[in-house]
Amino acid sequence: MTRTIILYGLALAVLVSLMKYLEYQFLVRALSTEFYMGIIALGFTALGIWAGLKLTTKKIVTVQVGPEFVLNEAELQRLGLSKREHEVLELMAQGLTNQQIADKLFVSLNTIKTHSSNLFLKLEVSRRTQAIQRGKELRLIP
Amino acid sequence: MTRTIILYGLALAVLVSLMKYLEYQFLVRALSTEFYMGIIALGFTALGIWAGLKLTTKKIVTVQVGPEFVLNEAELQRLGLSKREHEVLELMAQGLTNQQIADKLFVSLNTIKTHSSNLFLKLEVSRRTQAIQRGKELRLIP
DNA sequence: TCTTAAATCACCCGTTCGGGTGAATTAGTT
DNA sequence: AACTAATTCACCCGAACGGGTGATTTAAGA
Repeated sequence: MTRTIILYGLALAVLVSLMKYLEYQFLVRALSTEFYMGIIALGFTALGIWAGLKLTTKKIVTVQVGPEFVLNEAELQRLGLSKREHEVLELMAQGLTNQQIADKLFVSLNTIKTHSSNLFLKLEVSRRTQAIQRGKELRLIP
Repeated sequence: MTRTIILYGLALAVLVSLMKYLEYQFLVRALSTEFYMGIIALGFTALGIWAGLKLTTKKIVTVQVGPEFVLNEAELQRLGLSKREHEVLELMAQGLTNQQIADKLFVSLNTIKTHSSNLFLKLEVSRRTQAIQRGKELRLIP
């Protein structure tokens, strides 16, 4: 990293010198302004690209190991799980009781019971612990 | 990628316009040449860095490591979980009822209830779903 | 417009669960 | 031999859960 910065500084110095030289040419020989600007723009763009690459190349080596959860939407649809049912499943897996889920979703306990019943039917299970297991293996929940 | 190129083009257009504007100012009001050059150099360096970053194809090597379960024996001991309690936790996580666990371990339902009660105390939870969650996060069960 | 799926809520009933208490047996340690 | 931890079992009670049925409202689609 330090070396990169030093190199960048050197390159900058070279470019600035070139700029000064061109500036001199500009004053003495009356070079085309557009040409002059073009050179400078090109030079610094190139320098920028190069610096940008150098300064980040090492960051790109970031290796992902974590099991990064991706929802299995195909399975969600196949089973026909509704949004609410999916939410309830998720909260169940967090160890909440039906009453706590009801409070969290601002609905009544009976509503949650209905959702969970339908959920169990669709997942073909009969207990919440099984639903959680199933939900995890089907990647419906993290 | 295509969008990046388009964006780059737009940015370039903006910068060129700015350059032209400055050029005009330069001719009319005789701005400091160094100042003018500095602005252009800065602008294009920044543009170059940005373009360099955007255009670089990020080769993120995603290495998927199998979940390979390793029991956390240190935690097992720290919590003082007995063999039976551990077994019960495992079967709970498989979605079995206390009665089913009792049958599988050839003991009475009451015994399993005792084990699960102690288990909950040690895991500091109050429901089996929470116990499962805790057991998984502490790597006591797969 | 008619139909359908989703979401909401209610009541009943039986099962399962969790907490509390108490107790007997066994195996290992001191 | 005394002590301890682990395992086993029992009973009680209230809370939580699951299953079944029925009903209303609302949003979306045919």
